[in-house]
Amino acid sequence: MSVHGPSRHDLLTIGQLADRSGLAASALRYYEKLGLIHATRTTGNQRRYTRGTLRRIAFVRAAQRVGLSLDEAKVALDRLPEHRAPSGAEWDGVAQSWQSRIDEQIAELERLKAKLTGCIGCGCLSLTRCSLYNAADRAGAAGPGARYLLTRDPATGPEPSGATFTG
Amino acid sequence: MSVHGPSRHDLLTIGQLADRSGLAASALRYYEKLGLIHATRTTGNQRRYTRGTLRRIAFVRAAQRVGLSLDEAKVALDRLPEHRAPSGAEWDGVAQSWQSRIDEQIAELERLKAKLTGCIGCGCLSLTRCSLYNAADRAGAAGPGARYLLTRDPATGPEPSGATFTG
DNA sequence: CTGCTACTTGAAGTCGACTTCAAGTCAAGC
DNA sequence: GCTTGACTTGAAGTCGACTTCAAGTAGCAG
Repeated sequence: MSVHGPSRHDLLTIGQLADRSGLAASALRYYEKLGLIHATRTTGNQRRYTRGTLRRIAFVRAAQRVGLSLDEAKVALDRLPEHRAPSGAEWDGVAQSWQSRIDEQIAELERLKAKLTGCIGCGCLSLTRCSLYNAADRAGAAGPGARYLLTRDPATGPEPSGATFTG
Repeated sequence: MSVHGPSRHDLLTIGQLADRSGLAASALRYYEKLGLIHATRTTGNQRRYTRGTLRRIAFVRAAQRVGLSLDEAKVALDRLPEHRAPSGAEWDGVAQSWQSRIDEQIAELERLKAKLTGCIGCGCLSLTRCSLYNAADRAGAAGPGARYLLTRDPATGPEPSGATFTG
């Protein structure tokens, strides 16, 4: 693997891996069941992990951060080489797709934030103008009022008469 | 509630509320069981909702967006007045705390993004420098190498000998 | 009144990501 | 060689947020 391959002292027990990864041992067994990580066994059937496993785990945790399920993480992980470092191009593809996921998530949060700011200003007193209200009334909010939808789905329909924000 | 109070035509059936809120009727019943929304009943025991319910739902969905559970959303919702519009100050408190939650979430995504960018550059070839690796090795990454942790938890411990990113 | 769809209920099921449990085995220090 | 703590297994449990189901009732058009 590296200069002289993994010696016996490069192998981690599940407890050590749990400590270093911050995951519970039970979670590591679960990851193994899903095929996200692999272990060799001692003669007594106990798991031993190489250090590379830490990087696989890091990859999986980062994947979760960008909104992937463990199954999706496995797909991405399976496309990277198992026993050597990924090439720049290999890594690039993964990283790029994650970047855009992250950007989307940030953009969505920014939109929500803008809506919230608007609501502070309006005090949610106006039914036709409150963006939080309009966000919920997917089918209802149309007509002349402003429509700032929280969701991506477009909406059409009749606009009801005014009311106040009743908690 | 507004000019002449809610007339019979201001009352929505659960199906209408489902259509307009984008939630399934089953979800609305679930929300009611949790005390997030309330309904009056017809003589035949069917639910009827006022328009204000749409705003309560909007509030809940927005709360979910900023990472609150439904129970937490209920707490926030219960602090807003039930039958009148919230004052600027009342709304302000809620909105402000959500703003900071959103800002935190954005900041965290930005950090992850920066890490990913760094990894594209390094190709994950260096164990001591790869931030994704160090992110997982919470207890292990110390010594002279750079440590960019993905998580908030600080970490200390010995730094092992080099290796490459084995998928 | 008929027929139809929308509605009612409580209980049970689902999904993802794990955790907990029970009963037994391994590894290592003294 | 004994003790202690870390490890093994499969099965079942948990949690949040709902959905699905079955069997029955309401509301309304014609």
